[in-house]
Amino acid sequence: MTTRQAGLRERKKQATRVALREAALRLALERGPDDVRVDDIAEAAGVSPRTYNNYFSSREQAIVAAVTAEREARVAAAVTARPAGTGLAEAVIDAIVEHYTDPGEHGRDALLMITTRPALREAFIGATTAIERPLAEAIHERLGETGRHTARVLAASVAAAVRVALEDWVRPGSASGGLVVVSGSLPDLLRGALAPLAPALDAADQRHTRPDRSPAS
Amino acid sequence: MTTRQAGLRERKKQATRVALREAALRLALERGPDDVRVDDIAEAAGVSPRTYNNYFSSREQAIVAAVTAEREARVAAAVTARPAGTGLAEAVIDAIVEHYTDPGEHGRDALLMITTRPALREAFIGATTAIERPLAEAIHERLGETGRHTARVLAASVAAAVRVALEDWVRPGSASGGLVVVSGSLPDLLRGALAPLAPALDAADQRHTRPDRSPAS
DNA sequence: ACGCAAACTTGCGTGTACGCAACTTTTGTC
DNA sequence: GACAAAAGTTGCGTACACGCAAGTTTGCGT
Repeated sequence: MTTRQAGLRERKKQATRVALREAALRLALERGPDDVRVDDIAEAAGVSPRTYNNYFSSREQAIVAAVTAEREARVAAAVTARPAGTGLAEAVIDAIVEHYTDPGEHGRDALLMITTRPALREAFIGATTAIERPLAEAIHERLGETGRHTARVLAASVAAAVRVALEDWVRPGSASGGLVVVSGSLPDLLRGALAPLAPALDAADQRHTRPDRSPAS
Repeated sequence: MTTRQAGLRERKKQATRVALREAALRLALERGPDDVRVDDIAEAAGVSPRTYNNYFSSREQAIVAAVTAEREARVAAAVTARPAGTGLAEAVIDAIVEHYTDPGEHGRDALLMITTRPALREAFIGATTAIERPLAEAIHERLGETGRHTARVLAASVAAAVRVALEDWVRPGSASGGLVVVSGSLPDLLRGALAPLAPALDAADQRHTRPDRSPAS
Protein backbone atom coordinates (compact mmCIF):
# COMPACT_ATOMS: atom_id res chain seq x y z
CA MET A 1 0.00 0.00 0.00
CA THR A 2 2.03 2.94 -1.22
CA THR A 3 -0.57 5.66 -0.88
CA ARG A 4 -0.72 6.21 2.83
CA GLN A 5 -3.80 4.68 4.40
CA ALA A 6 -6.02 6.20 1.78
CA GLY A 7 -7.01 3.08 -0.08
CA LEU A 8 -8.30 2.97 -3.61
CA ARG A 9 -11.87 2.77 -2.49
CA GLU A 10 -11.80 5.97 -0.51
CA ARG A 11 -9.97 7.85 -3.22
CA LYS A 12 -12.49 6.84 -5.82
CA LYS A 13 -15.30 7.94 -3.58
CA GLN A 14 -13.79 11.34 -3.09
CA ALA A 15 -13.15 11.63 -6.80
CA THR A 16 -16.78 10.90 -7.54
CA ARG A 17 -17.89 13.40 -4.96
CA VAL A 18 -15.67 16.10 -6.40
CA ALA A 19 -16.70 15.26 -9.96
CA LEU A 20 -20.35 15.53 -9.02
CA ARG A 21 -20.15 18.84 -7.26
CA GLU A 22 -17.90 20.39 -9.88
CA ALA A 23 -20.21 19.22 -12.62
CA ALA A 24 -23.19 20.57 -10.73
CA LEU A 25 -21.63 23.98 -10.33
CA ARG A 26 -20.36 24.19 -13.88
CA LEU A 27 -23.68 23.25 -15.41
CA ALA A 28 -25.54 25.59 -13.10
CA LEU A 29 -23.30 28.47 -14.14
CA GLU A 30 -23.58 27.61 -17.82
CA ARG A 31 -27.32 27.18 -18.13
CA GLY A 32 -28.64 28.75 -14.99
CA PRO A 33 -29.49 26.60 -11.98
CA ASP A 34 -33.10 25.99 -12.97
CA ASP A 35 -32.16 24.36 -16.24
CA VAL A 36 -29.98 21.68 -14.77
CA ARG A 37 -31.49 18.24 -14.34
CA VAL A 38 -30.12 15.72 -11.93
CA ASP A 39 -29.55 13.40 -14.86
CA ASP A 40 -27.31 15.97 -16.48
CA ILE A 41 -25.12 16.25 -13.43
CA ALA A 42 -24.87 12.51 -13.11
CA GLU A 43 -24.02 12.09 -16.75
CA ALA A 44 -21.39 14.83 -16.62
CA ALA A 45 -19.79 13.09 -13.68
CA GLY A 46 -20.00 9.69 -15.32
CA VAL A 47 -22.24 7.98 -12.80
CA SER A 48 -25.85 6.93 -12.72
CA PRO A 49 -28.52 9.29 -11.40
CA ARG A 50 -29.09 6.90 -8.54
CA THR A 51 -25.47 7.16 -7.49
CA TYR A 52 -25.70 10.89 -7.56
CA ASN A 53 -28.34 10.59 -4.91
CA ASN A 54 -26.06 8.48 -2.80
CA TYR A 55 -23.77 11.49 -2.48
CA PHE A 56 -26.12 14.43 -2.39
CA SER A 57 -29.72 14.56 -1.34
CA SER A 58 -30.60 17.60 -3.38
CA ARG A 59 -29.42 19.45 -6.41
CA GLU A 60 -28.82 22.57 -4.39
CA GLN A 61 -26.62 20.66 -2.00
CA ALA A 62 -24.34 19.55 -4.79
CA ILE A 63 -23.98 23.00 -6.29
CA VAL A 64 -23.30 24.65 -2.98
CA ALA A 65 -20.86 21.95 -1.96
CA ALA A 66 -18.58 22.98 -4.80
CA VAL A 67 -18.12 26.32 -3.09
CA THR A 68 -18.17 25.37 0.57
CA ALA A 69 -16.33 22.07 0.40
CA GLU A 70 -13.22 21.75 2.48
CA ARG A 71 -13.73 25.11 4.07
CA GLU A 72 -14.66 23.13 7.12
CA ALA A 73 -11.41 21.24 7.30
CA ARG A 74 -9.34 24.31 6.54
CA VAL A 75 -10.96 26.31 9.31
CA ALA A 76 -10.47 23.52 11.79
CA ALA A 77 -6.84 23.15 10.74
CA ALA A 78 -6.34 26.89 11.12
CA VAL A 79 -7.70 26.78 14.65
CA THR A 80 -5.36 23.97 15.53
CA ALA A 81 -2.47 25.80 13.94
CA ARG A 82 -2.68 28.94 16.07
CA PRO A 83 0.07 29.13 18.68
CA ALA A 84 -0.94 27.53 21.94
CA GLY A 85 -0.64 30.83 23.80
CA THR A 86 -3.41 32.42 21.76
CA GLY A 87 -6.76 32.75 23.45
CA LEU A 88 -9.44 30.42 22.16
CA ALA A 89 -11.76 33.22 21.10
CA GLU A 90 -9.05 34.95 19.12
CA ALA A 91 -7.94 31.71 17.50
CA VAL A 92 -11.41 30.68 16.44
CA ILE A 93 -12.59 34.08 15.28
CA ASP A 94 -9.47 34.83 13.28
CA ALA A 95 -9.51 31.41 11.66
CA ILE A 96 -13.12 31.79 10.63
CA VAL A 97 -12.83 35.31 9.33
CA GLU A 98 -9.76 34.42 7.37
CA HIS A 99 -11.20 31.40 5.62
CA TYR A 100 -14.68 32.68 5.04
CA THR A 101 -13.47 35.91 3.53
CA ASP A 102 -11.48 34.07 0.91
CA PRO A 103 -13.99 33.30 -1.84
CA GLY A 104 -12.32 29.97 -2.50
CA GLU A 105 -11.04 28.96 -5.86
CA HIS A 106 -14.44 29.42 -7.45
CA GLY A 107 -15.08 32.90 -8.68
CA ARG A 108 -17.47 35.43 -7.34
CA ASP A 109 -19.97 34.65 -10.07
CA ALA A 110 -20.73 31.40 -8.34
CA LEU A 111 -21.43 33.24 -5.11
CA LEU A 112 -23.51 35.74 -7.00
CA MET A 113 -25.66 33.01 -8.47
CA ILE A 114 -26.00 31.29 -5.11
CA THR A 115 -26.96 34.39 -3.21
CA THR A 116 -29.44 35.34 -5.90
CA ARG A 117 -31.56 32.20 -6.08
CA PRO A 118 -33.55 31.55 -2.91
CA ALA A 119 -33.22 27.77 -3.05
CA LEU A 120 -29.46 28.00 -3.35
CA ARG A 121 -29.28 30.62 -0.66
CA GLU A 122 -30.99 28.28 1.73
CA ALA A 123 -28.66 25.43 0.91
CA PHE A 124 -25.68 27.75 1.28
CA ILE A 125 -26.84 28.90 4.67
CA GLY A 126 -27.58 25.34 5.70
CA ALA A 127 -24.08 24.25 4.79
CA THR A 128 -22.66 26.13 7.76
CA THR A 129 -23.58 23.20 9.96
CA ALA A 130 -20.86 21.19 8.30
CA ILE A 131 -18.08 22.92 10.21
CA GLU A 132 -19.46 21.82 13.53
CA ARG A 133 -17.79 18.45 13.69
CA PRO A 134 -14.25 19.38 12.61
CA LEU A 135 -14.40 22.59 14.58
CA ALA A 136 -15.51 20.72 17.67
CA GLU A 137 -12.51 18.45 17.35
CA ALA A 138 -10.17 21.38 16.95
CA ILE A 139 -11.59 23.11 20.01
CA HIS A 140 -11.56 19.85 21.88
CA GLU A 141 -7.85 19.51 21.30
CA ARG A 142 -7.26 22.91 22.82
CA LEU A 143 -9.47 22.34 25.82
CA GLY A 144 -8.16 18.93 26.71
CA GLU A 145 -10.06 15.83 27.55
CA THR A 146 -12.39 17.43 30.08
CA GLY A 147 -13.97 19.78 27.59
CA ARG A 148 -15.41 17.44 25.04
CA HIS A 149 -19.03 18.39 25.53
CA THR A 150 -18.14 22.02 25.91
CA ALA A 151 -16.27 21.86 22.65
CA ARG A 152 -19.30 20.52 20.82
CA VAL A 153 -21.54 23.21 22.22
CA LEU A 154 -19.09 25.97 21.42
CA ALA A 155 -18.56 24.66 17.91
CA ALA A 156 -22.28 24.51 17.33
CA SER A 157 -22.67 28.02 18.66
CA VAL A 158 -19.90 29.34 16.47
CA ALA A 159 -21.51 27.70 13.47
CA ALA A 160 -24.81 29.29 14.41
CA ALA A 161 -23.19 32.70 14.69
CA VAL A 162 -21.56 32.26 11.30
CA ARG A 163 -24.94 31.35 9.91
CA VAL A 164 -26.44 34.53 11.32
CA ALA A 165 -23.67 36.57 9.74
CA LEU A 166 -24.16 34.89 6.39
CA GLU A 167 -27.89 35.48 6.55
CA ASP A 168 -27.29 39.17 7.01
CA TRP A 169 -24.68 39.24 4.30
CA VAL A 170 -26.82 37.44 1.80
CA ARG A 171 -30.03 39.25 2.62
CA PRO A 172 -31.30 41.24 -0.38
CA GLY A 173 -31.32 44.81 0.88
CA SER A 174 -32.51 46.60 3.93
CA ALA A 175 -36.17 46.93 4.70
CA SER A 176 -37.67 50.05 3.23
CA GLY A 177 -38.94 50.88 6.69
CA GLY A 178 -35.48 52.24 7.31
CA LEU A 179 -34.72 49.92 10.18
CA VAL A 180 -32.14 47.21 9.75
CA VAL A 181 -29.37 48.26 7.41
CA VAL A 182 -26.68 45.82 8.23
CA SER A 183 -24.96 44.56 5.09
CA GLY A 184 -21.42 45.54 5.86
CA SER A 185 -18.44 43.62 4.59
CA LEU A 186 -18.44 39.92 5.33
CA PRO A 187 -15.45 40.08 7.69
CA ASP A 188 -17.14 42.78 9.72
CA LEU A 189 -20.35 40.85 9.85
CA LEU A 190 -18.51 37.73 10.96
CA ARG A 191 -16.61 39.53 13.69
CA GLY A 192 -19.77 41.24 14.81
CA ALA A 193 -21.66 37.98 15.03
CA LEU A 194 -18.85 36.11 16.75
CA ALA A 195 -18.02 38.81 19.27
CA PRO A 196 -20.90 37.94 21.64
CA LEU A 197 -19.52 34.41 21.89
CA ALA A 198 -16.02 35.51 22.89
CA PRO A 199 -16.79 35.47 26.62
CA ALA A 200 -17.98 31.88 26.38
CA LEU A 201 -14.95 30.78 24.38
CA ASP A 202 -12.52 32.46 26.70
CA ALA A 203 -14.28 31.20 29.79
CA ALA A 204 -13.92 27.64 28.54
CA ASP A 205 -10.29 28.33 27.77
CA GLN A 206 -9.64 29.69 31.26
CA ARG A 207 -11.34 26.76 32.90
CA HIS A 208 -9.09 24.39 31.04
CA THR A 209 -5.99 26.37 31.94
CA ARG A 210 -6.78 26.15 35.65
CA PRO A 211 -9.39 23.48 36.22
CA ASP A 212 -11.36 24.04 39.38
CA ARG A 213 -15.03 23.54 40.06
CA SER A 214 -17.70 22.00 37.87
CA PRO A 215 -20.32 24.21 36.25
CA ALA A 216 -23.34 22.64 37.94
CA SER A 217 -24.53 24.47 41.03
CA MET B 1 -65.25 42.23 13.83
CA THR B 2 -65.70 40.77 17.27
CA THR B 3 -62.56 38.66 17.57
CA ARG B 4 -59.80 41.17 18.10
CA GLN B 5 -57.57 41.65 15.10
CA ALA B 6 -57.24 37.94 14.60
CA GLY B 7 -59.36 37.80 11.50
CA LEU B 8 -61.21 34.83 10.22
CA ARG B 9 -58.54 34.12 7.69
CA GLU B 10 -55.75 33.75 10.20
CA ARG B 11 -57.85 31.63 12.51
CA LYS B 12 -58.75 29.24 9.73
CA LYS B 13 -55.14 28.92 8.77
CA GLN B 14 -54.11 28.02 12.27
CA ALA B 15 -56.98 25.57 12.52
CA THR B 16 -55.87 23.85 9.35
CA ARG B 17 -52.30 23.73 10.57
CA VAL B 18 -53.34 22.20 13.86
CA ALA B 19 -55.68 19.75 12.19
CA LEU B 20 -52.91 18.61 9.87
CA ARG B 21 -50.28 18.06 12.51
CA GLU B 22 -52.68 16.37 14.90
CA ALA B 23 -53.90 14.09 12.16
CA ALA B 24 -50.34 13.31 11.17
CA LEU B 25 -49.38 12.35 14.70
CA ARG B 26 -52.53 10.35 15.36
CA LEU B 27 -52.22 8.34 12.19
CA ALA B 28 -48.52 7.77 12.75
CA LEU B 29 -49.21 6.44 16.21
CA GLU B 30 -52.07 4.25 15.03
CA ARG B 31 -50.45 2.61 12.02
CA GLY B 32 -46.79 3.31 12.52
CA PRO B 33 -45.13 6.22 10.76
CA ASP B 34 -44.16 4.28 7.66
CA ASP B 35 -47.70 3.35 6.83
CA VAL B 36 -49.05 6.86 6.67
CA ARG B 37 -49.45 8.44 3.27
CA VAL B 38 -49.61 12.15 2.75
CA ASP B 39 -53.03 11.66 1.23
CA ASP B 40 -54.27 10.07 4.44
CA ILE B 41 -53.14 13.03 6.51
CA ALA B 42 -54.73 15.48 4.11
CA GLU B 43 -57.96 13.56 4.05
CA ALA B 44 -58.08 13.27 7.83
CA ALA B 45 -57.61 17.02 8.07
CA GLY B 46 -60.18 17.70 5.40
CA VAL B 47 -57.94 19.41 2.89
CA SER B 48 -56.38 18.45 -0.40
CA PRO B 49 -52.94 16.83 -0.53
CA ARG B 50 -51.66 19.91 -2.29
CA THR B 51 -52.77 22.12 0.57
CA TYR B 52 -51.02 19.86 3.01
CA ASN B 53 -47.83 20.70 1.22
CA ASN B 54 -48.51 24.39 1.59
CA TYR B 55 -48.18 23.89 5.32
CA PHE B 56 -45.52 21.26 5.73
CA SER B 57 -42.75 20.31 3.39
CA SER B 58 -42.37 16.79 4.65
CA ARG B 59 -44.37 14.17 6.44
CA GLU B 60 -41.87 14.09 9.28
CA GLN B 61 -42.21 17.79 9.77
CA ALA B 62 -45.94 17.51 10.29
CA ILE B 63 -45.67 14.68 12.79
CA VAL B 64 -42.95 16.34 14.78
CA ALA B 65 -44.75 19.67 14.75
CA ALA B 66 -47.56 18.13 16.77
CA VAL B 67 -45.10 17.64 19.61
CA THR B 68 -42.89 20.69 19.32
CA ALA B 69 -45.49 23.24 18.30
CA GLU B 70 -45.82 26.25 20.51
CA ARG B 71 -42.94 25.21 22.65
CA GLU B 72 -41.12 28.04 20.98
CA ALA B 73 -43.61 30.67 21.97
CA ARG B 74 -43.90 29.32 25.51
CA VAL B 75 -40.16 29.40 26.06
CA ALA B 76 -39.90 32.92 24.75
CA ALA B 77 -42.78 34.01 26.95
CA ALA B 78 -41.13 32.38 29.94
CA VAL B 79 -37.92 34.27 29.30
CA THR B 80 -39.82 37.52 29.11
CA ALA B 81 -41.71 36.65 32.26
CA ARG B 82 -38.68 36.26 34.52
CA PRO B 83 -38.24 39.19 36.90
CA ALA B 84 -36.05 41.90 35.45
CA GLY B 85 -33.46 41.44 38.17
CA THR B 86 -32.69 37.89 37.08
CA GLY B 87 -29.51 37.40 35.10
CA LEU B 88 -30.01 36.65 31.44
CA ALA B 89 -28.26 33.28 31.60
CA GLU B 90 -30.38 32.13 34.52
CA ALA B 91 -33.58 33.35 32.88
CA VAL B 92 -32.90 31.65 29.58
CA ILE B 93 -31.57 28.39 30.96
CA ASP B 94 -34.36 27.97 33.47
CA ALA B 95 -37.01 28.76 30.89
CA ILE B 96 -35.60 26.24 28.47
CA VAL B 97 -35.14 23.46 30.97
CA GLU B 98 -38.60 23.98 32.32
CA HIS B 99 -40.40 23.84 29.01
CA TYR B 100 -38.35 21.15 27.35
CA THR B 101 -38.67 18.84 30.28
CA ASP B 102 -42.42 18.97 30.11
CA PRO B 103 -43.38 16.39 27.49
CA GLY B 104 -46.23 18.56 26.27
CA GLU B 105 -49.78 17.38 26.14
CA HIS B 106 -48.86 14.49 23.88
CA GLY B 107 -47.84 11.39 25.71
CA ARG B 108 -44.47 9.82 25.93
CA ASP B 109 -45.39 7.24 23.33
CA ALA B 110 -45.19 9.96 20.71
CA LEU B 111 -41.70 10.84 21.85
CA LEU B 112 -40.78 7.19 21.90
CA MET B 113 -41.86 6.76 18.32
CA ILE B 114 -40.06 9.90 17.25
CA THR B 115 -36.81 9.04 18.93
CA THR B 116 -36.96 5.53 17.53
CA ARG B 117 -37.33 6.22 13.82
CA PRO B 118 -34.27 7.90 12.31
CA ALA B 119 -36.21 10.09 9.91
CA LEU B 120 -38.38 11.43 12.69
CA ARG B 121 -35.40 11.89 14.94
CA GLU B 122 -33.80 14.11 12.37
CA ALA B 123 -36.92 16.19 11.95
CA PHE B 124 -37.24 16.47 15.71
CA ILE B 125 -33.68 17.65 16.07
CA GLY B 126 -34.14 20.04 13.17
CA ALA B 127 -37.16 21.60 14.80
CA THR B 128 -34.99 23.23 17.45
CA THR B 129 -34.20 26.01 15.01
CA ALA B 130 -37.77 27.21 15.37
CA ILE B 131 -37.15 28.78 18.76
CA GLU B 132 -34.52 31.10 17.38
CA ARG B 133 -36.81 33.87 16.25
CA PRO B 134 -39.09 34.14 19.29
CA LEU B 135 -36.18 33.63 21.65
CA ALA B 136 -34.20 36.35 19.90
CA GLU B 137 -37.07 38.73 20.41
CA ALA B 138 -37.32 37.84 24.07
CA ILE B 139 -33.61 38.34 24.60
CA HIS B 140 -33.73 41.50 22.57
CA GLU B 141 -36.32 42.94 24.91
CA ARG B 142 -34.04 42.33 27.84
CA LEU B 143 -30.95 43.74 26.21
CA GLY B 144 -32.55 46.88 24.88
CA GLU B 145 -32.28 48.39 21.46
CA THR B 146 -28.51 48.20 21.21
CA GLY B 147 -28.39 44.43 21.45
CA ARG B 148 -30.45 43.35 18.50
CA HIS B 149 -27.72 41.55 16.65
CA THR B 150 -26.31 40.15 19.85
CA ALA B 151 -29.73 38.81 20.71
CA ARG B 152 -29.97 36.96 17.42
CA VAL B 153 -26.56 35.41 17.84
CA LEU B 154 -27.25 34.39 21.40
CA ALA B 155 -30.62 32.92 20.49
CA ALA B 156 -29.07 30.95 17.66
CA SER B 157 -26.35 29.71 19.98
CA VAL B 158 -28.84 28.67 22.61
CA ALA B 159 -30.83 26.81 20.00
CA ALA B 160 -27.66 25.10 18.85
CA ALA B 161 -26.83 24.06 22.40
CA VAL B 162 -30.32 22.69 22.87
CA ARG B 163 -29.88 20.73 19.69
CA VAL B 164 -26.64 19.23 20.97
CA ALA B 165 -28.37 18.23 24.18
CA LEU B 166 -31.25 16.64 22.29
CA GLU B 167 -28.84 14.76 20.07
CA ASP B 168 -27.18 13.25 23.10
CA TRP B 169 -30.50 12.48 24.71
CA VAL B 170 -31.91 10.82 21.66
CA ARG B 171 -28.77 8.94 20.71
CA PRO B 172 -29.30 5.16 20.88
CA GLY B 173 -26.74 4.02 23.42
CA SER B 174 -23.11 4.65 24.13
CA ALA B 175 -20.40 3.41 21.83
CA SER B 176 -19.18 -0.04 22.74
CA GLY B 177 -15.68 1.41 22.85
CA GLY B 178 -16.58 2.55 26.32
CA LEU B 179 -16.03 6.20 25.60
CA VAL B 180 -19.00 8.49 25.51
CA VAL B 181 -21.69 7.48 27.94
CA VAL B 182 -23.69 10.61 28.27
CA SER B 183 -27.41 9.89 28.27
CA GLY B 184 -28.36 11.46 31.55
CA SER B 185 -31.73 12.96 32.20
CA LEU B 186 -32.87 15.57 29.73
CA PRO B 187 -32.76 18.45 32.25
CA ASP B 188 -29.18 17.56 33.15
CA LEU B 189 -28.21 17.33 29.52
CA LEU B 190 -29.80 20.69 28.79
CA ARG B 191 -28.10 22.41 31.70
CA GLY B 192 -24.82 20.82 30.77
CA ALA B 193 -25.06 21.98 27.19
CA LEU B 194 -26.21 25.48 28.09
CA ALA B 195 -23.67 26.05 30.83
CA PRO B 196 -20.81 26.92 28.45
CA LEU B 197 -22.95 29.71 27.01
CA ALA B 198 -23.67 31.32 30.37
CA PRO B 199 -20.59 33.59 30.22
CA ALA B 200 -21.70 34.93 26.86
CA LEU B 201 -25.26 35.52 28.02
CA ASP B 202 -24.18 37.26 31.19
CA ALA B 203 -21.58 39.33 29.40
CA ALA B 204 -24.25 40.64 27.06
CA ASP B 205 -26.46 41.32 30.03
CA GLN B 206 -23.72 43.24 31.85
CA ARG B 207 -22.90 45.28 28.82
CA HIS B 208 -26.47 46.38 28.52
CA THR B 209 -26.64 47.25 32.21
CA ARG B 210 -23.57 49.46 32.01
CA PRO B 211 -22.56 50.16 28.44
CA ASP B 212 -18.88 51.00 28.20
CA ARG B 213 -16.17 49.76 25.91
CA SER B 214 -16.34 47.66 22.79
CA PRO B 215 -15.47 43.95 22.93
CA ALA B 216 -12.50 44.08 20.54
CA SER B 217 -9.00 43.18 21.80
C1' DA C 1 -2.83 -16.34 -6.81
C1' DC C 2 -7.57 -17.35 -5.04
C1' DG C 3 -11.74 -16.43 -3.16
C1' DC C 4 -14.90 -14.56 0.14
C1' DA C 5 -16.99 -10.65 2.51
C1' DA C 6 -17.82 -5.94 2.68
C1' DA C 7 -18.54 -1.78 0.26
C1' DC C 8 -20.16 0.68 -3.72
C1' DT C 9 -23.10 1.20 -7.96
C1' DT C 10 -27.18 0.71 -10.50
C1' DG C 11 -32.25 0.08 -12.22
C1' DC C 12 -36.67 0.03 -10.73
C1' DG C 13 -40.75 1.36 -8.32
C1' DT C 14 -43.21 4.25 -5.16
C1' DG C 15 -44.30 8.25 -2.71
C1' DT C 16 -43.30 13.00 -2.48
C1' DA C 17 -42.31 18.17 -3.13
C1' DC C 18 -43.45 22.05 -5.54
C1' DG C 19 -44.31 25.44 -9.69
C1' DC C 20 -48.13 26.96 -12.12
C1' DA C 21 -52.62 28.61 -13.26
C1' DA C 22 -57.54 28.47 -12.39
C1' DC C 23 -60.90 28.95 -8.84
C1' DT C 24 -62.88 30.21 -4.15
C1' DT C 25 -62.94 32.76 0.13
C1' DT C 26 -61.89 36.80 3.00
C1' DT C 27 -61.03 41.73 3.58
C1' DG C 28 -61.35 46.53 3.19
C1' DT C 29 -63.71 50.26 0.56
C1' DC C 30 -67.48 53.00 -1.41
C1' DG D 1 -74.71 45.56 0.41
C1' DA D 2 -71.71 45.25 -3.67
C1' DC D 3 -67.05 44.95 -5.56
C1' DA D 4 -62.20 44.67 -6.40
C1' DA D 5 -57.90 43.18 -4.59
C1' DA D 6 -55.47 40.04 -1.66
C1' DA D 7 -54.86 35.59 0.25
C1' DG D 8 -55.74 30.76 0.22
C1' DT D 9 -57.03 26.25 -1.98
C1' DT D 10 -56.91 22.83 -5.44
C1' DG D 11 -55.58 19.75 -9.63
C1' DC D 12 -52.17 18.80 -12.68
C1' DG D 13 -47.66 17.90 -14.36
C1' DT D 14 -42.79 17.34 -13.67
C1' DA D 15 -38.71 16.37 -11.28
C1' DC D 16 -36.97 14.22 -7.48
C1' DA D 17 -35.49 11.38 -3.17
C1' DC D 18 -34.88 7.07 -1.52
C1' DG D 19 -35.82 1.89 -0.21
C1' DC D 20 -34.79 -2.37 -2.13
C1' DA D 21 -32.44 -6.09 -4.31
C1' DA D 22 -29.23 -7.53 -7.85
C1' DG D 23 -24.84 -6.88 -9.93
C1' DT D 24 -19.97 -5.17 -9.64
C1' DT D 25 -15.65 -3.73 -7.48
C1' DT D 26 -12.28 -3.53 -3.65
C1' DG D 27 -10.00 -5.22 0.46
C1' DC D 28 -7.87 -8.85 2.88
C1' DG D 29 -6.75 -13.29 4.67
C1' DT D 30 -4.62 -17.54 3.42
